[in-house]
Amino acid sequence: MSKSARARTQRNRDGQEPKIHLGELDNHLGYFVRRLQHWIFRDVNAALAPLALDVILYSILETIAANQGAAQIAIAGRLGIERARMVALLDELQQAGLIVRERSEQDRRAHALGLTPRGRMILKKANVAVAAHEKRVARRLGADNYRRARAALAQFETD
Amino acid sequence: MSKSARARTQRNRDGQEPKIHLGELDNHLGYFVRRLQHWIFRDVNAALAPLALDVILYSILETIAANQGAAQIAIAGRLGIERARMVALLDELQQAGLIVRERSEQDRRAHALGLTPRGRMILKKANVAVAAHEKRVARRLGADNYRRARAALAQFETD
DNA sequence: TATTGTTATACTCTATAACTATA
DNA sequence: TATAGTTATAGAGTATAACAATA
Repeated sequence: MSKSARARTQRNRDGQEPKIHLGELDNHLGYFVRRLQHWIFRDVNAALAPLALDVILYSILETIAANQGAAQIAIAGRLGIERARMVALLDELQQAGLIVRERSEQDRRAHALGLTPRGRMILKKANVAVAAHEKRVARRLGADNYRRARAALAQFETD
Repeated sequence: MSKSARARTQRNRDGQEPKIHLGELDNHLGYFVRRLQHWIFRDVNAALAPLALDVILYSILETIAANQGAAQIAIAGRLGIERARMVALLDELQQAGLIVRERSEQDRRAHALGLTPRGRMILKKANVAVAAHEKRVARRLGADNYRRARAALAQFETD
Protein backbone atom coordinates (compact mmCIF):
# COMPACT_ATOMS: atom_id res chain seq x y z
CA MET A 1 0.00 0.00 0.00
CA SER A 2 1.20 3.53 -0.79
CA LYS A 3 2.09 5.94 1.98
CA SER A 4 -0.83 8.22 1.12
CA ALA A 5 -3.25 5.30 1.13
CA ARG A 6 -1.99 4.16 4.50
CA ALA A 7 -2.43 7.65 5.86
CA ARG A 8 -6.17 7.57 5.21
CA THR A 9 -6.71 4.76 7.67
CA GLN A 10 -5.64 7.11 10.44
CA ARG A 11 -7.58 9.77 12.26
CA ASN A 12 -6.71 13.34 11.34
CA ARG A 13 -4.53 15.39 13.67
CA ASP A 14 -7.55 16.95 15.33
CA GLY A 15 -9.04 13.55 16.13
CA GLN A 16 -11.77 13.79 13.50
CA GLU A 17 -12.69 10.84 11.28
CA PRO A 18 -11.09 11.05 7.86
CA LYS A 19 -13.64 12.24 5.33
CA ILE A 20 -14.91 9.49 3.04
CA HIS A 21 -15.42 10.50 -0.58
CA LEU A 22 -18.14 9.09 -2.80
CA GLY A 23 -16.36 9.17 -6.17
CA GLU A 24 -18.73 8.69 -9.09
CA LEU A 25 -21.66 8.15 -6.70
CA ASP A 26 -21.80 11.93 -6.41
CA ASN A 27 -22.94 12.07 -10.03
CA HIS A 28 -25.71 9.50 -9.74
CA LEU A 29 -29.30 10.41 -9.04
CA GLY A 30 -29.90 6.90 -7.71
CA TYR A 31 -27.54 7.47 -4.80
CA PHE A 32 -29.32 10.65 -3.76
CA VAL A 33 -32.72 9.08 -4.19
CA ARG A 34 -31.76 6.13 -2.01
CA ARG A 35 -30.34 8.40 0.69
CA LEU A 36 -33.46 10.59 0.80
CA GLN A 37 -35.77 7.59 0.65
CA HIS A 38 -34.04 6.06 3.65
CA TRP A 39 -34.45 9.19 5.73
CA ILE A 40 -38.08 9.69 4.69
CA PHE A 41 -38.91 6.08 5.42
CA ARG A 42 -37.63 6.25 8.97
CA ASP A 43 -39.21 9.63 9.68
CA VAL A 44 -42.66 8.74 8.36
CA ASN A 45 -42.67 5.39 10.14
CA ALA A 46 -41.81 7.11 13.40
CA ALA A 47 -44.68 9.54 12.79
CA LEU A 48 -47.14 6.69 12.18
CA ALA A 49 -45.96 4.38 14.97
CA PRO A 50 -48.31 5.88 17.63
CA LEU A 51 -51.23 4.81 15.40
CA ALA A 52 -49.82 1.28 15.07
CA LEU A 53 -49.27 1.91 11.37
CA ASP A 54 -46.29 2.04 9.06
CA VAL A 55 -46.03 3.73 5.68
CA ILE A 56 -47.10 0.63 3.76
CA LEU A 57 -50.24 0.05 5.84
CA TYR A 58 -50.99 3.76 5.63
CA SER A 59 -50.60 3.76 1.84
CA ILE A 60 -52.99 0.84 1.57
CA LEU A 61 -55.58 2.57 3.79
CA GLU A 62 -55.35 5.80 1.83
CA THR A 63 -55.65 3.99 -1.51
CA ILE A 64 -58.66 2.00 -0.34
CA ALA A 65 -60.26 5.25 0.82
CA ALA A 66 -59.72 6.74 -2.63
CA ASN A 67 -61.07 3.60 -4.35
CA GLN A 68 -63.83 2.14 -2.18
CA GLY A 69 -64.79 -1.32 -3.35
CA ALA A 70 -61.63 -1.97 -5.37
CA ALA A 71 -60.18 -5.49 -5.39
CA GLN A 72 -57.01 -6.52 -3.57
CA ILE A 73 -55.08 -7.03 -6.77
CA ALA A 74 -55.97 -3.56 -8.07
CA ILE A 75 -54.71 -1.83 -4.92
CA ALA A 76 -51.64 -4.06 -4.73
CA GLY A 77 -50.81 -3.47 -8.39
CA ARG A 78 -51.04 0.31 -8.05
CA LEU A 79 -48.77 0.34 -5.00
CA GLY A 80 -46.23 -2.18 -6.32
CA ILE A 81 -47.00 -4.78 -3.68
CA GLU A 82 -47.02 -8.50 -4.54
CA ARG A 83 -50.52 -9.92 -4.22
CA ALA A 84 -49.15 -12.73 -2.05
CA ARG A 85 -47.75 -10.18 0.37
CA MET A 86 -50.93 -8.11 0.23
CA VAL A 87 -52.82 -10.90 1.98
CA ALA A 88 -50.90 -10.63 5.24
CA LEU A 89 -50.98 -6.81 5.17
CA LEU A 90 -54.76 -6.78 4.76
CA ASP A 91 -55.11 -9.44 7.45
CA GLU A 92 -53.33 -7.02 9.78
CA LEU A 93 -55.58 -4.09 8.85
CA GLN A 94 -58.67 -6.26 9.16
CA GLN A 95 -57.69 -7.62 12.57
CA ALA A 96 -57.14 -4.03 13.71
CA GLY A 97 -60.72 -3.32 12.64
CA LEU A 98 -59.72 -0.76 10.01
CA ILE A 99 -60.95 -2.43 6.82
CA VAL A 100 -63.59 -4.88 5.60
CA ARG A 101 -63.24 -7.50 2.88
CA GLU A 102 -66.58 -8.23 1.22
CA ARG A 103 -67.05 -10.73 -1.55
CA SER A 104 -67.61 -8.80 -4.76
CA GLU A 105 -71.05 -9.33 -6.27
CA GLN A 106 -69.71 -8.78 -9.77
CA ASP A 107 -66.79 -11.21 -9.54
CA ARG A 108 -67.13 -13.67 -6.72
CA ARG A 109 -63.39 -14.45 -6.83
CA ALA A 110 -62.59 -10.88 -5.78
CA HIS A 111 -62.78 -9.07 -2.46
CA ALA A 112 -64.26 -5.58 -2.49
CA LEU A 113 -62.22 -3.55 0.01
CA GLY A 114 -63.60 -0.81 2.20
CA LEU A 115 -62.78 1.18 5.34
CA THR A 116 -64.64 0.75 8.61
CA PRO A 117 -65.68 3.89 10.56
CA ARG A 118 -62.68 3.23 12.77
CA GLY A 119 -60.50 2.89 9.65
CA ARG A 120 -61.66 6.30 8.45
CA MET A 121 -60.94 7.81 11.86
CA ILE A 122 -57.44 6.34 12.06
CA LEU A 123 -56.70 7.36 8.47
CA LYS A 124 -57.70 10.92 9.28
CA LYS A 125 -55.22 10.99 12.15
CA ALA A 126 -52.58 9.34 9.98
CA ASN A 127 -52.97 12.02 7.34
CA VAL A 128 -52.36 14.67 9.99
CA ALA A 129 -49.19 12.88 11.10
CA VAL A 130 -48.00 12.42 7.52
CA ALA A 131 -48.64 16.09 6.71
CA ALA A 132 -46.40 17.03 9.65
CA HIS A 133 -43.77 14.61 8.35
CA GLU A 134 -44.04 16.17 4.90
CA LYS A 135 -43.30 19.57 6.42
CA ARG A 136 -40.18 18.14 8.05
CA VAL A 137 -39.05 16.82 4.67
CA ALA A 138 -39.65 20.23 3.10
CA ARG A 139 -37.75 22.04 5.85
CA ARG A 140 -34.89 19.56 5.70
CA LEU A 141 -34.59 19.79 1.94
CA GLY A 142 -35.29 23.52 1.76
CA ALA A 143 -38.62 24.84 0.48
CA ASP A 144 -37.39 25.44 -3.06
CA ASN A 145 -35.63 22.12 -3.37
CA TYR A 146 -38.69 20.37 -2.01
CA ARG A 147 -40.98 21.96 -4.58
CA ARG A 148 -38.55 21.30 -7.42
CA ALA A 149 -37.99 17.70 -6.38
CA ARG A 150 -41.71 16.99 -6.05
CA ALA A 151 -42.53 18.58 -9.38
CA ALA A 152 -39.73 16.71 -11.14
CA LEU A 153 -40.40 13.29 -9.61
CA ALA A 154 -44.20 13.47 -9.88
CA GLN A 155 -43.85 13.20 -13.65
CA PHE A 156 -42.06 9.89 -13.50
CA GLU A 157 -44.41 7.10 -14.47
CA THR A 158 -43.53 3.46 -13.88
CA ASP A 159 -44.18 1.02 -16.73
CA MET B 1 -71.79 -1.23 -0.21
CA SER B 2 -72.98 1.72 -2.29
CA LYS B 3 -73.81 1.31 -5.94
CA SER B 4 -70.89 3.53 -7.02
CA ALA B 5 -68.47 1.60 -4.83
CA ARG B 6 -69.69 -1.65 -6.25
CA ALA B 7 -69.21 -0.28 -9.74
CA ARG B 8 -65.50 0.19 -9.19
CA THR B 9 -64.90 -3.50 -8.70
CA GLN B 10 -65.96 -4.03 -12.32
CA ARG B 11 -64.05 -3.58 -15.51
CA ASN B 12 -65.01 -0.55 -17.56
CA ARG B 13 -67.12 -1.01 -20.66
CA ASP B 14 -64.09 -1.11 -22.93
CA GLY B 15 -62.53 -3.92 -20.89
CA GLN B 16 -59.89 -1.67 -19.30
CA GLU B 17 -59.01 -1.93 -15.60
CA PRO B 18 -60.69 0.74 -13.51
CA LYS B 19 -58.24 3.51 -12.71
CA ILE B 20 -56.94 3.41 -9.16
CA HIS B 21 -56.47 6.78 -7.53
CA LEU B 22 -53.75 7.58 -5.01
CA GLY B 23 -55.55 10.11 -2.82
CA GLU B 24 -53.19 12.00 -0.53
CA LEU B 25 -50.24 9.93 -1.76
CA ASP B 26 -50.20 12.23 -4.79
CA ASN B 27 -49.07 15.05 -2.49
CA HIS B 28 -46.23 13.18 -0.80
CA LEU B 29 -42.64 13.34 -1.99
CA GLY B 30 -41.95 10.03 -0.28
CA TYR B 31 -44.31 8.19 -2.60
CA PHE B 32 -42.59 9.57 -5.70
CA VAL B 33 -39.15 8.92 -4.28
CA ARG B 34 -40.01 5.32 -3.54
CA ARG B 35 -41.45 4.78 -7.00
CA LEU B 36 -38.39 6.24 -8.73
CA GLN B 37 -36.02 4.42 -6.43
CA HIS B 38 -37.66 1.12 -7.26
CA TRP B 39 -37.30 1.68 -11.00
CA ILE B 40 -33.69 2.87 -10.72
CA PHE B 41 -32.77 -0.07 -8.52
CA ARG B 42 -34.01 -2.62 -11.00
CA ASP B 43 -32.49 -0.86 -13.99
CA VAL B 44 -29.03 -0.37 -12.50
CA ASN B 45 -28.93 -3.93 -11.18
CA ALA B 46 -29.80 -5.24 -14.64
CA ALA B 47 -26.99 -3.07 -16.05
CA LEU B 48 -24.48 -4.47 -13.55
CA ALA B 49 -25.57 -8.11 -13.68
CA PRO B 50 -23.22 -9.02 -16.60
CA LEU B 51 -20.29 -8.01 -14.34
CA ALA B 52 -21.63 -10.17 -11.49
CA LEU B 53 -22.24 -6.99 -9.47
CA ASP B 54 -25.27 -5.28 -8.01
CA VAL B 55 -25.61 -1.63 -7.02
CA ILE B 56 -24.49 -2.27 -3.45
CA LEU B 57 -21.30 -4.11 -4.41
CA TYR B 58 -20.64 -1.45 -7.04
CA SER B 59 -21.09 1.36 -4.51
CA ILE B 60 -18.63 -0.33 -2.18
CA LEU B 61 -16.06 -0.77 -4.96
CA GLU B 62 -16.39 2.85 -6.05
CA THR B 63 -16.10 4.14 -2.49
CA ILE B 64 -13.03 2.00 -1.81
CA ALA B 65 -11.48 3.36 -5.01
CA ALA B 66 -12.11 6.91 -3.81
CA ASN B 67 -10.71 6.13 -0.32
CA GLN B 68 -7.90 3.61 -0.72
CA GLY B 69 -6.89 2.20 2.65
CA ALA B 70 -10.06 3.19 4.48
CA ALA B 71 -11.41 0.82 7.15
CA GLN B 72 -14.54 -1.30 6.72
CA ILE B 73 -16.48 0.71 9.24
CA ALA B 74 -15.70 4.00 7.51
CA ILE B 75 -16.94 2.77 4.12
CA ALA B 76 -19.97 1.07 5.67
CA GLY B 77 -20.87 4.16 7.68
CA ARG B 78 -20.71 6.43 4.65
CA LEU B 79 -22.94 4.13 2.60
CA GLY B 80 -25.43 3.37 5.36
CA ILE B 81 -24.57 -0.32 5.53
CA GLU B 82 -24.50 -2.13 8.89
CA ARG B 83 -20.97 -3.20 9.71
CA ALA B 84 -22.24 -6.73 10.36
CA ARG B 85 -23.65 -6.90 6.85
CA MET B 86 -20.51 -5.32 5.39
CA VAL B 87 -18.53 -8.42 6.33
CA ALA B 88 -20.42 -10.73 3.95
CA LEU B 89 -20.41 -8.15 1.16
CA LEU B 90 -16.64 -7.72 1.40
CA ASP B 91 -16.22 -11.50 1.58
CA GLU B 92 -18.01 -11.65 -1.76
CA LEU B 93 -15.84 -8.97 -3.35
CA GLN B 94 -12.70 -10.56 -1.96
CA GLN B 95 -13.62 -14.04 -3.21
CA ALA B 96 -14.23 -12.51 -6.64
CA GLY B 97 -10.67 -11.13 -6.48
CA LEU B 98 -11.76 -7.50 -6.64
CA ILE B 99 -10.53 -6.22 -3.28
CA VAL B 100 -7.87 -6.86 -0.66
CA ARG B 101 -8.18 -6.58 3.11
CA GLU B 102 -4.88 -5.74 4.74
CA ARG B 103 -4.40 -5.31 8.43
CA SER B 104 -3.93 -1.62 9.12
CA GLU B 105 -0.51 -0.70 10.53
CA GLN B 106 -1.95 2.25 12.41
CA ASP B 107 -4.80 0.39 14.09
CA ARG B 108 -4.36 -3.35 14.12
CA ARG B 109 -8.06 -3.91 14.78
CA ALA B 110 -8.93 -2.38 11.41
CA HIS B 111 -8.70 -3.65 7.84
CA ALA B 112 -7.31 -1.28 5.25
CA LEU B 113 -9.34 -1.85 2.09
CA GLY B 114 -8.01 -1.62 -1.43
CA LEU B 115 -8.80 -2.66 -5.00
CA THR B 116 -6.90 -5.34 -6.87
CA PRO B 117 -5.91 -4.66 -10.51
CA ARG B 118 -8.87 -6.84 -11.49
CA GLY B 119 -11.08 -4.79 -9.14
CA ARG B 120 -10.02 -1.61 -10.88
CA MET B 121 -10.71 -3.15 -14.29
CA ILE B 122 -14.18 -4.37 -13.30
CA LEU B 123 -14.98 -1.04 -11.66
CA LYS B 124 -14.05 0.76 -14.86
CA LYS B 125 -16.50 -1.38 -16.82
CA ALA B 126 -19.12 -0.94 -14.11
CA ASN B 127 -18.84 2.83 -14.36
CA VAL B 128 -19.46 2.61 -18.10
CA ALA B 129 -22.58 0.50 -17.47
CA VAL B 130 -23.81 2.84 -14.74
CA ALA B 131 -23.27 5.89 -16.92
CA ALA B 132 -25.50 4.27 -19.56
CA HIS B 133 -28.07 3.58 -16.87
CA GLU B 134 -27.90 7.20 -15.75
CA LYS B 135 -28.69 8.31 -19.29
CA ARG B 136 -31.75 6.05 -19.27
CA VAL B 137 -32.90 7.66 -16.02
CA ALA B 138 -32.42 11.12 -17.52
CA ARG B 139 -34.33 10.22 -20.67
CA ARG B 140 -37.12 8.60 -18.72
CA LEU B 141 -37.47 11.56 -16.38
CA GLY B 142 -36.86 14.19 -19.05
CA ALA B 143 -33.60 16.11 -19.21
CA ASP B 144 -34.89 19.14 -17.30
CA ASN B 145 -36.57 17.10 -14.58
CA TYR B 146 -33.45 15.00 -14.23
CA ARG B 147 -31.22 18.04 -13.73
CA ARG B 148 -33.66 19.64 -11.29
CA ALA B 149 -34.13 16.46 -9.31
CA ARG B 150 -30.40 15.83 -9.05
CA ALA B 151 -29.65 19.39 -8.01
CA ALA B 152 -32.42 19.39 -5.40
CA LEU B 153 -31.65 15.99 -3.91
CA ALA B 154 -27.87 16.40 -3.89
CA GLN B 155 -28.24 19.02 -1.17
CA PHE B 156 -29.96 16.65 1.20
CA GLU B 157 -27.56 15.59 3.91
CA THR B 158 -28.31 12.71 6.25
CA ASP B 159 -27.69 13.26 9.94
C1' DT C 1 -13.83 0.75 28.75
C1' DA C 2 -14.54 1.46 23.84
C1' DT C 3 -13.94 0.05 18.98
C1' DT C 4 -13.17 -3.16 14.64
C1' DG C 5 -14.27 -7.02 12.63
C1' DT C 6 -16.83 -11.13 13.11
C1' DT C 7 -20.60 -14.59 13.98
C1' DA C 8 -25.25 -15.64 15.05
C1' DT C 9 -30.15 -14.83 15.28
C1' DA C 10 -34.61 -13.02 14.36
C1' DC C 11 -37.61 -10.33 11.63
C1' DT C 12 -39.08 -8.22 7.42
C1' DC C 13 -39.35 -7.97 2.35
C1' DT C 14 -39.32 -10.02 -2.20
C1' DA C 15 -40.05 -13.49 -5.51
C1' DT C 16 -42.09 -17.96 -6.77
C1' DA C 17 -44.84 -21.75 -7.10
C1' DA C 18 -48.91 -24.13 -6.24
C1' DC C 19 -53.66 -24.64 -4.55
C1' DT C 20 -59.05 -23.24 -4.45
C1' DA C 21 -62.83 -21.13 -6.16
C1' DT C 22 -64.46 -18.90 -9.46
C1' DA C 23 -64.66 -16.80 -14.41
C1' DT D 1 -57.71 -21.81 -19.59
C1' DA D 2 -57.15 -17.73 -16.94
C1' DT D 3 -57.71 -14.89 -12.72
C1' DA D 4 -58.33 -13.46 -7.39
C1' DG D 5 -57.10 -14.73 -3.24
C1' DT D 6 -54.44 -17.73 -0.42
C1' DT D 7 -50.62 -20.56 1.52
C1' DA D 8 -45.91 -21.97 1.71
C1' DT D 9 -41.07 -21.46 0.97
C1' DA D 10 -36.52 -19.66 -0.14
C1' DG D 11 -33.46 -15.71 -0.60
C1' DA D 12 -32.09 -11.04 0.47
C1' DG D 13 -32.06 -7.03 3.61
C1' DT D 14 -32.19 -5.06 8.31
C1' DA D 15 -31.46 -4.85 13.19
C1' DT D 16 -29.35 -6.74 17.41
C1' DA D 17 -26.50 -8.86 20.49
C1' DA D 18 -22.35 -10.94 21.77
C1' DC D 19 -17.46 -12.26 21.28
C1' DA D 20 -12.11 -11.80 20.29
C1' DA D 21 -8.48 -8.81 19.38
C1' DT D 22 -6.88 -4.43 19.99
C1' DA D 23 -7.04 0.49 21.40
